[in-house]
Amino acid sequence: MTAITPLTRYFSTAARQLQILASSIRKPESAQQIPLLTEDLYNQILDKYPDLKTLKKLHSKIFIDQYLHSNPSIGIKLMRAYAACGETRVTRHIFDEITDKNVVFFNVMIRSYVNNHLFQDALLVYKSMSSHGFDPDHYTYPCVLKACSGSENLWVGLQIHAAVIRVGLDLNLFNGNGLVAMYGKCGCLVEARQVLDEMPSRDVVSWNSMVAGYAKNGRFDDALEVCRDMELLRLKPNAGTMASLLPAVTNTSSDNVSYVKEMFTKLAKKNLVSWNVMIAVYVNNSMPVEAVNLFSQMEACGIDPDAVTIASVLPACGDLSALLLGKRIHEYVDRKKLRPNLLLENAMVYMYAKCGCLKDARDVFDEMQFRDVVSWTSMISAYGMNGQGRDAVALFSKMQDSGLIPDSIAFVSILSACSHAGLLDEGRYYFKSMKGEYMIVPRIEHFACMVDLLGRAGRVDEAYSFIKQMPMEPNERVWGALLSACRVHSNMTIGLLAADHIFQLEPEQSGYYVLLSNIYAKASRWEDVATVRSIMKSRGIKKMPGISNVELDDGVHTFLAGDQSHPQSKEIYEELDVLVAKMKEAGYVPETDSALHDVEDEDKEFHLAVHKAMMWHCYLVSGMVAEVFAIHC
DNA sequence: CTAGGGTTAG
Repeated sequence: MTAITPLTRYFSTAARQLQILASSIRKPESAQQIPLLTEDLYNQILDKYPDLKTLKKLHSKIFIDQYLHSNPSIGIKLMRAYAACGETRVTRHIFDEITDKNVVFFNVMIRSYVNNHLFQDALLVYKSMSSHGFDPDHYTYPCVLKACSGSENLWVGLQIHAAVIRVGLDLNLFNGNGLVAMYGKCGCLVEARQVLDEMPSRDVVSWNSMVAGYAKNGRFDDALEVCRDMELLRLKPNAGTMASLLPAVTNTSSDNVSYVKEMFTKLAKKNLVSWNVMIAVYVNNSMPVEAVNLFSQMEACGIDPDAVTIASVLPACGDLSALLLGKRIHEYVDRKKLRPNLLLENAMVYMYAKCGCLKDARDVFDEMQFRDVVSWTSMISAYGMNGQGRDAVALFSKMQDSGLIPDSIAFVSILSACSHAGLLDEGRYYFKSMKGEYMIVPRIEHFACMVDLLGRAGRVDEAYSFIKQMPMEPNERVWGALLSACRVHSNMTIGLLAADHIFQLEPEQSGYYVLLSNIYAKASRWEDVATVRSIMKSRGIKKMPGISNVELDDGVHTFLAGDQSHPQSKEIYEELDVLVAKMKEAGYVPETDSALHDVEDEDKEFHLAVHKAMMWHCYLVSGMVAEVFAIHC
């Protein structure tokens, strides 16, 4: 390289050559006209991680072969770029072609395998190093430790730890971090902590690895405590801390969610991952409104959502029936060419299913190149939750024909599809085949589905006998399914039995208490009614009012039954009176004939009806007929 | 060449 070449001229030449290259890519027939590229230019292009097409064109230039042997960095970058495209076979081919390797080639090869989750191959390359006369270095060990973490291979992990100590690298920051992560992932939290404590110096990654270890192994309080310890040491948690913490903050307390939210707010630099994690935290804590609104905020900040963002936020759209947003995201996915992506497509099927758009769900499902059990399960439950039990059954058979083995959750979805559609025999058949053919031990969810199936079909006595022969203690869901069946089929005797069991179990959910209070009132067991109320009061369980979400242009709005907080509340309710009159005119009769119906406050039922009417009105006015069927209360 | 994030039921 000539030292006097002005930098600007150098770059403009490079830019021009890049342009020529780019134009030749657009016109494949002129590929032969690619000009000679300098080594530096190859380096520059490869550093930008080109897509596979560009990469192959570059690679096919004969000149690269001479560079491959004269300039090791070209070979390394080419390997790296192929690995980034998931082409580990090509990476390996280049690796094998290089005759005079150095240790970096081995490191890059190992890392390529690790990044593509081929942990076994990574470890094989590592083990082959000595026979080629190379010693692993301080770059090799973190990579192979990651291979152990990824495959939870404690056995090799321990051997590597021994090797790391032998060569005196155990005090190295990166190796220490790798060891903490490896032990953490393998469930050896004491060892992870010990390595961490003995490290002469630690960085954020060290602490994050420890957080991840605790979080992955269910030690949620410990994970949070490590975060607090970090802050006490004046180390600022970052996006990685949030990501590591994620498993610990699913279905967690609102305090913990606030803690993460605060961590997010205080981040010095928010990146894509931090937004994604915060959205995932909301989604995993049943806070879809917050998730969707944060997603909008993210877009407003000009951050491009990636496939992970989309896969996280789509279920929230589904839970809110936010179809407009869901469709907009669908367009974004197509524009950004984010498909095929299994997790994202699965989430999209779920979103459309929850929005009541069976056809759209099915279209996405049919367009998928690869489908796993989750994909099929999503589509099966799509039919199930929309009452199309027969279609669910047909699809379940198709899944079996395709050679996939249904898992425990797949059976929950088909059982619930059968119960909602009254397919008694089919449900019984699947329950049997789950145990007999697939050796899946039924869990309490499956028993709850069966009770629901029998109960809805009117076999209340049978459902009760079924509960009595369960191998485990029935929970409130099982009894709740029975109680609902009794309510529908007016079976007071068994209903009271079910109620007494729920009463004893003191569930967290308010819905059960409402059912309890109703049946006790019906049976004139007023002292029990009073006890139910006092339990609810003492445990701070509030009756959940009917909630609906309406998606307007500027976000998701939550409405409560009887809500008067809206500034135009008066006008809305006046409009509703008109609507309700129309509904009654059209033959609407509020549900009051059930033997176990809530006798206490019927105007609440009215509110609910009014509330639904309001939603229907909103959707019908905007021509969104499908949404009318997707209203959740 | 060095960590970390996503999907399915009720």
